[in-house]
Amino acid sequence: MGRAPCCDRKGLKKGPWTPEEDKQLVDFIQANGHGSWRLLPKLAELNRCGKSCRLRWTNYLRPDIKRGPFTAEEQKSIVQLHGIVGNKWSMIAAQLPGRTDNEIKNYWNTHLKKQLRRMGLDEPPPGPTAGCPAARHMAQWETARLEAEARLSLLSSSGAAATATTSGSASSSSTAAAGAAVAEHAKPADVFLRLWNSDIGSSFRKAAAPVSVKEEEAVVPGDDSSAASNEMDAAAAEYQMFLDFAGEELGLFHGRHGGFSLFPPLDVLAEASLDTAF
DNA sequence: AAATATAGCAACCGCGTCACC
DNA sequence: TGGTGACGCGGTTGCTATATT
Repeated sequence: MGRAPCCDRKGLKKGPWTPEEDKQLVDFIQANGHGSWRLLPKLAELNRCGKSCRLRWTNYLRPDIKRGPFTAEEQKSIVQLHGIVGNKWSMIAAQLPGRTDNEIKNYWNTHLKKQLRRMGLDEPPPGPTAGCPAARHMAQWETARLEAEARLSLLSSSGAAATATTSGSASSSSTAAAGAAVAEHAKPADVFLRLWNSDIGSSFRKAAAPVSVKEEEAVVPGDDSSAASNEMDAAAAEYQMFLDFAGEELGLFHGRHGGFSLFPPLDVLAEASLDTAF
């Protein structure tokens, strides 16, 4: 298409934002909303382009942004979600309230990528099958599945206990609340397992598995690379179907504000376990 | 203590998509 | 229905802080 960058206008400031500019932007948005980003700088009397204002607001100034280090649970979610959707940072961010796509992207590139590499879970070394997303994501899917099963088993035991407690006496409203919270959070894990166990999921696993095996045997002289690449294509097609199915049939990854976490936060689990222990 | 290397992160850039005319 | 503009996303850059020599 080809459109001149909005920041080309002479005289518009670039680079780091000053506290004064931040305040100006926050004050304006809190009073008027952002409306059109294109018009905002003029209305707010900021010498910046709209794009820069939007970025500053969404990545840094928004009041609901969660600051501080990523929790272990968040790290796990990022790894698993990345295994599912790849570099779809906005999709991943939608599952992590208070975190921005930019923050997650940076965190992935600076921390998690290295960790996974050390564990041998990141992109395979360059080779004939290195580009196949289906094969690459299998290991991460597998860990996500095992975790979902473990959590469901934990949830079902604590949920049953919570139900028994509440039906036996009306004494523990907090237990009932915890049970409800657990049930609410059980849904995503349940959805994940439904996805994994669905026809599409099993078809994806069958298609991806031979590629994973082939990866082990890669760089064999005289290997039939065209057959391998056909299998890769098939696996990639199955993988795409798998993702489409996740999105459309099971309602995974629906929108920036309508999404859910794949797994319940640890504090919910902890609360449930604590309650059922008494 | 100074120089250099490395890591972390905020911000920018370019492109794709979508809505509106 | 095609063109245009605005928005949002993902990749990349460059600055700053920290670690190492």
